[in-house]
Amino acid sequence: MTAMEQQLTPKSEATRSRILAAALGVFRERGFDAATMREIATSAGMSLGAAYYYFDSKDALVMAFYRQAQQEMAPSIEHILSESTTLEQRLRGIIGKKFEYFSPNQTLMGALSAHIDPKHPLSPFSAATASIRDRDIAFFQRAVTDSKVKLPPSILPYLPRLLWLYQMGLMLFWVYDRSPNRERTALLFDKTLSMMLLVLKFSGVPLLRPLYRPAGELLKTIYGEA
Amino acid sequence: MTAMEQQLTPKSEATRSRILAAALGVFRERGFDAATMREIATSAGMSLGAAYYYFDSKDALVMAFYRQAQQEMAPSIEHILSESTTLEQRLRGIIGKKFEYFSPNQTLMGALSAHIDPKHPLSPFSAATASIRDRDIAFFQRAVTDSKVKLPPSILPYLPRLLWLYQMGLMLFWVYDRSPNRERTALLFDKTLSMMLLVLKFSGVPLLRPLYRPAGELLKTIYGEA
DNA sequence: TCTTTGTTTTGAACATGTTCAAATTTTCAA
DNA sequence: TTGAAAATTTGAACATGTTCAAAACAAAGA
Repeated sequence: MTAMEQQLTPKSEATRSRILAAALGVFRERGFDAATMREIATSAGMSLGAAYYYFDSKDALVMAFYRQAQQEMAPSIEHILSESTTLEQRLRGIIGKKFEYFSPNQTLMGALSAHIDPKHPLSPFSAATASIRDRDIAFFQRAVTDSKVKLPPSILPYLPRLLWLYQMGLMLFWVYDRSPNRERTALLFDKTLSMMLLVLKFSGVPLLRPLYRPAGELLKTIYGEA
Repeated sequence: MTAMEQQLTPKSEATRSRILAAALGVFRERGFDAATMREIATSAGMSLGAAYYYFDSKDALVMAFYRQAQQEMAPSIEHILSESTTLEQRLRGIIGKKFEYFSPNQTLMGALSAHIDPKHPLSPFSAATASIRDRDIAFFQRAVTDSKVKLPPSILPYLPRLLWLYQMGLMLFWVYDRSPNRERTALLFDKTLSMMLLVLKFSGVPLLRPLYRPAGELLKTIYGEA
């Protein structure tokens, strides 16, 4: 049985957590690349093989962190969605929450976002991260629904995925932002968000009508039929 | 002495080429990850250590390919620039040339573009690839200059870098495009290019004037002062 | 030609992610 | 309680990128 499909014995669940915690510690201390599985195992008080019994690979540890992050953020995001009404409030809330949560783990996020290759398990575009991605996109879906966003039906369905992509881009910028307090990311977030909302606000204006067609086709090309 | 700063003895230059050629062969056959340095060395008829005498690392082989690619494409691009006048012709020419050149090396390009981390040597954004990147951007610079592109001075200086980024995005899509004949990439190229040119054409229209300010600031945030 | 000096080549050794067969411990039905 | 079956733990072994000291070779001045 692969480590992914563990039954949840309380005992083994605890051991698993212990290893994950140890791993995150070592990652934070040494960075992802310099951290060795041997050190992680030792730090968790077990042998090398035991660590591999619970996690299929070093990458799997990062995946576990990612999954845990999503789970721990979910209630906050639920709360944000229920307490706000405008798209702006919601996007600021959701994306802001993520920055806040990931703040102490910049190096780990680096390991996560260093890959674009959809075939690499850690890539945000991979099959391995699909379930996490889908749940994330669902939040953006809900942020869009019953905010009074008006878009033609050739474009609207793509909006949640586009917002997710936008957020990924911000994250990427954030990960490598070395400015004090990551103020460049803050600026970027602010400016792009308000520009985007402005575009959405004026999307009904007749002048923009001729853009619907090509824009819709473009999205269909990128995302395939859907 | 590190392999990078080799003197160019004809003999050693030949050996170096032999190793690079062998490496590209093995990469194409097995893919970058599955290719081993031992196999590459054997395929070049030398010992493992000898290969490392000429190339500091496996990644260095990809870098060498990248450099060689740029050198081999340069004359074609020069020709394209001199034979065409409009920005559209030039962009189609330059970017099309790259697709054509890289066509037999999709897997290698995957290895190259799999990394976004600016600290990873193979990343298109890394210091290690800076000289290649700069030379590439210079081509776009020349494609812009003396095409009659009108943009406010708060935006114009960023255009070559933006075009380079656009091209990188296309490449990325291309690398992972599994559609027959990579027709989705062709479509994407076509649609985005014409949209972009349309935007550039109408950039002088007064209605768009209020966008100059925020757009310029946005670019300054992303690229830093310049 | 012989010696010296610098270049090239070699293969062993190392580090680290990963696998695996065997040993140990736990579980639980009889 | 006992013993078989399942889960857990161990450490050795393996593959592969990389390093390195030593050997082999080449160049060139005497």
